[in-house]
Amino acid sequence: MVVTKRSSTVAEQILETLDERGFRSTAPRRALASAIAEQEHHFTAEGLRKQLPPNLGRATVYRTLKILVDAGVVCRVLLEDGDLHYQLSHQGHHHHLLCVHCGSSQDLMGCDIEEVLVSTSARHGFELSGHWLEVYGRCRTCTESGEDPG
Amino acid sequence: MVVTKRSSTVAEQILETLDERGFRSTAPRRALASAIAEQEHHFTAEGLRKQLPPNLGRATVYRTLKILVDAGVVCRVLLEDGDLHYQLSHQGHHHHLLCVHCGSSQDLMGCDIEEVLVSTSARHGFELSGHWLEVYGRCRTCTESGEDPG
DNA sequence: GCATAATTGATACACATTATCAAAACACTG
DNA sequence: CAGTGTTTTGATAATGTGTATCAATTATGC
Repeated sequence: MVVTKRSSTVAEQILETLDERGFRSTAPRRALASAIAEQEHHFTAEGLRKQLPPNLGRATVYRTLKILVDAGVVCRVLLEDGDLHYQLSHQGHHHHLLCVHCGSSQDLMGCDIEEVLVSTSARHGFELSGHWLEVYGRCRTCTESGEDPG
Repeated sequence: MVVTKRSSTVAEQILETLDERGFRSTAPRRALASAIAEQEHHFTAEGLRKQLPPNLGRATVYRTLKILVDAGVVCRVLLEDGDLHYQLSHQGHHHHLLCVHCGSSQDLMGCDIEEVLVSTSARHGFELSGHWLEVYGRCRTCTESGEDPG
């Protein structure tokens, strides 16, 4: 995410965003913020839950994730098979380059497709208001390691 | 879907595709083919089921939909809120223009974004293998009717 | 018609997510 | 720091979407 906050760690930034939106700082939310900050790749709500103390309720995980998605701190990524996962997000509109080999994800800011979409849509009489794009492939590391695809 | 079959109706084309793939023509599948052919917009498996005789089992609906998705007759569309629906599909790679007002969907063949994506991805050291794009907005009809958005 | 293999539907299961609601935690006040 | 009102929580139940199982049924080729 964009570092525009005074605090240093990602977890602290998440909590600050919650605070700015009028949500209280609670022990479960602090635990969640830390766990989310530690995720290397995209994750599921249940996967996250398994990394948290078992007394932290399922509903709390889902509720907090929803708040964070609304706040733009976390975004959803669509995997190639249709599964929806979560991941830490840059603020604002962006897309993901998802490595189908190692599962890593790069954010793609300032992409050029918007203008192409606007004109293409206009040709169909379509007034564009938004889009969802996910790009799948192999990241540099996986390409260079030369391992077999899949 | 692409009309390359001898038969005239969409339902018949669906059944022919099944036949070509070695699947038998059965009463449940004929009912499903008709129902799918009649869908105006994208639909869910459960929504489809509600339009079918109640003795047609749930599993059959899901099984048949899966076969049809694999066959390319039906494709999945991602709604803006992350819901996955189904709809009749053109064969091959294409994208959808989804009207957020009336729920209609236009297929977008031969879009120009592929080359943009390839070069953009390459700049990130990314070897592109696929992408998923959904475009949201208002269709011509809804734009011209001038109704309030939403 | 008969044999064989595919298909079906009932049921149970699985998984992700939301709704409910009483109890607990928080933040503010005096 | 006790009192109070609001938020938040976690247990539980419910929902939605889809898959696995499997005996009974149905197509299809002979």
